[in-house]
Amino acid sequence: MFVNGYSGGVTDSTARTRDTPRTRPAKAPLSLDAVVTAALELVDEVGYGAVTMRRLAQALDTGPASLYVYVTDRDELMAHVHDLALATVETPGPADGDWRARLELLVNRTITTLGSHDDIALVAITRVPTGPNALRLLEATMTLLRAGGVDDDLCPWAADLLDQYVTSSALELAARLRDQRALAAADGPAAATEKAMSAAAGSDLDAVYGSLPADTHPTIHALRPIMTTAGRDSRAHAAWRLDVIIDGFLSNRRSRARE
Amino acid sequence: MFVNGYSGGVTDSTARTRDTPRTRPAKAPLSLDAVVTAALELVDEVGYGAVTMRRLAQALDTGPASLYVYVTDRDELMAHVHDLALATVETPGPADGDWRARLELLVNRTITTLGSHDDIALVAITRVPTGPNALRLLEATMTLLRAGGVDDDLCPWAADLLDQYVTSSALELAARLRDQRALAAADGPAAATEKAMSAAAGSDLDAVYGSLPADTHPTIHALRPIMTTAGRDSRAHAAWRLDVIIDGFLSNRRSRARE
DNA sequence: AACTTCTAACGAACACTGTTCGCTACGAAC
DNA sequence: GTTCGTAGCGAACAGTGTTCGTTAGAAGTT
Repeated sequence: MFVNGYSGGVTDSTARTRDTPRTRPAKAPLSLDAVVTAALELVDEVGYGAVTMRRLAQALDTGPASLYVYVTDRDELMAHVHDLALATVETPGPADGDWRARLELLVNRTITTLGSHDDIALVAITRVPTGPNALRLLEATMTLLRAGGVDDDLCPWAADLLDQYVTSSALELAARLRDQRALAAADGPAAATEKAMSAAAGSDLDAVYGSLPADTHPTIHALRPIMTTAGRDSRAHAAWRLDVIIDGFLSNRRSRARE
Repeated sequence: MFVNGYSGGVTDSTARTRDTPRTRPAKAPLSLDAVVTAALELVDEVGYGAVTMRRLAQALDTGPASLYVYVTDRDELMAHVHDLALATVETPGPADGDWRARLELLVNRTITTLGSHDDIALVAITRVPTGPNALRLLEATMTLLRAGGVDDDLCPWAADLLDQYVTSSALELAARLRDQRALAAADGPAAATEKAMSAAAGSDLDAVYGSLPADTHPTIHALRPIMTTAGRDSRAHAAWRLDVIIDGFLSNRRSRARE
């Protein structure tokens, strides 16, 4: 077995090491961190849905079975990736304004971060995130809510509603970024301006709304120009939604829920 | 071709018709409606994720390839199923109270209906539903919002936010019903009371929250009894969330969105 | 230094998945 | 009576997540 002529440090994965196993030049050992970090990078490269156990294993220069030493499931893996993505979200401090400004900053930062990692936010739909970073942000959120005068017994519900909003918005943002990349790759970078984007994105929806007869769908018909021109995903839309939710908190504080 | 000896109506699929193709006893012809209806039934039987093209084809006594005559995608199929599920949601009339009562009724009916068909609401996360029933409900929603005095230019955004809420809540309801069925099947029907359910569902989450040190997560620590006892998914929680959103609409009406 | 034990790593395989290709045979048209 | 378009579908493709049983190298023990 002297076939191993590559001992001089072969980092090139194209070298066909078809020798017996274990003749590789001592690659970095696997670990949960390494697996999860590589998975997050892969999410950014190929997209959430395209991260398969095989592809991830290949990126780590190993076989798919090896991943199951550190992770029981694809779901569990993605839960870890989700939490890792949240790690870069910094909680606002006193310099960032009053409780409401800080809460809005925290929420928007989370949306931006999650949305930049494709559909990783999908993880939060199926299971309640319980990773260290998710808990850190939950702590920060509820602390700010209390500072805003939201009743103690409503804080968990309020945090839950905010979380729902964050997840949905992150998915929306991810979809927009994906469309943007696709459009830029196809029609050249010039076509991917914000305005052209929202126009292209809304065009097929507008066609649907436009095809509705005015007698059966009068309200949609009347509001169609608004539904189109405003654009589904403008910045104002996002800010308004968050305002609505927080205003709703405020008008419900110091009072119990109905019933 | 006299092999067709089954003309007497063989509905039993266990009969091994290993004869040449086309000797079957003239089963009901396929159609988009038949495919989508069968798919919805299958969702109720085996769950959203377990509805595969093969299983659906088998339920229709055909091969998977035949489905692609009526549907281009699994996604498109599920979009149709989603809209079919919405078909049973009746829009409230004048007898149901003022605009707010009607809106709440509409929203809650939609959540109940969607939630009773496992995770079919997942469809609405990836794509904006544009089926006839989704449009019917959108029309009803926006009409009620306008009746409530929500500005025209905010109506689409408000409807969007409500839709987000409906989808999330339907998924939550579906998850609860699934857990309930699983628990009833395992520990006997007696164990599946509402109270025991929420206790079991919250127990693992409570363990997570309980394990957090009070110095790093003071707010979670302080609010833990509330987070547990209130239960993540009580009826009051759902009503409160909807109240928050609608109150938010009201405090933002007759005013433009910020900026 | 030699031997045993333990376990991370992994090659290969299993039971699936969505989807496509190209043939078949029926119903309708000519 | 023959042709022909097309719905239907068997078989296969290229993947998927996951598991099993073996193996190689490190750690522990004589």
